[in-house]
Formats: sequence, structure tokens, C-alpha cells
Amino acid sequence: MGEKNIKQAIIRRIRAIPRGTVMAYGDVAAAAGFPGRARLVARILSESDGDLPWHRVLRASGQIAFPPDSPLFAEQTQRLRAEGVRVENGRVKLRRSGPDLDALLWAPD
DNA sequence: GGGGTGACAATTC
DNA sequence: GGAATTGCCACCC
Repeated sequence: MGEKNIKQAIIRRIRAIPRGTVMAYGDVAAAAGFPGRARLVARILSESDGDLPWHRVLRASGQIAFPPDSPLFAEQTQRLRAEGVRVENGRVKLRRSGPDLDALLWAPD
């Protein structure tokens, strides 16, 4: 399998993240079928032209993956809040295996 | 081929 | 919850 396909699969997965929700780098990779490739997701996002919802991807801890004083940090925070996501102190509460909401957000393609 | 780097993560203390 | 450690993988020099 060529790497191009992996990249495409991950990009598709990122585009599929519903508005107002967030996903961790590792989760995106796993959901695309490539567990353990979190860093690849990060690299793809850094290379992307900005046509994908990069602001919906954060660390597994729920923290924004930029230094708090960086402009990207501010932009990501603003974009998330614009979608109704609560961002406090540079972090978002990730509810995994939580209430019924999960089944809805993590529904299959 | 070796070594350092990075929008990461799981484990351990 | 935080800090340190280890694993990871693509990319660059």
C-alpha cells in the first residue's frame, strides 16, 4: 500500500469530523485505519493548505497542540468557540466512552 | 546509514 | 493532574 493512500484516508477522516466536535490526532489516525500514526496526522495538517478543519484536531489530553502564546493557538481557540466548543485554559473536555453522545458522534461513515 | 526534530501517545511514577 | 520515559514514524541534513 502506497503512502499516498494513507495520506488520503487520513485527510478524508479529518474532513469527516462533524462541526462542533473534536478528535485527537491518534484517534483520527486510528479511525482512518492506521493506529499509531498520530504524528503522521500532525505532519499532514502542517502541510495542508488549510482547506481542512484542522482546528478540530487536538491532543489526546484535549489540549491545543500549540504554544499558548502563538497566533495559531488563538485562531484555533476562536474557531472552536465559533462552533460552540467550550475551550478553557487551552483545553477542551474530551468525553470518550461517555454518555449517549459518543454513539452519535462516533457513528460509522 | 546515523542523528535530530516534530501540530503525538501510552505508560509509569 | 503533572513530569519523565519510551515508542512511534516521516522527513531532513
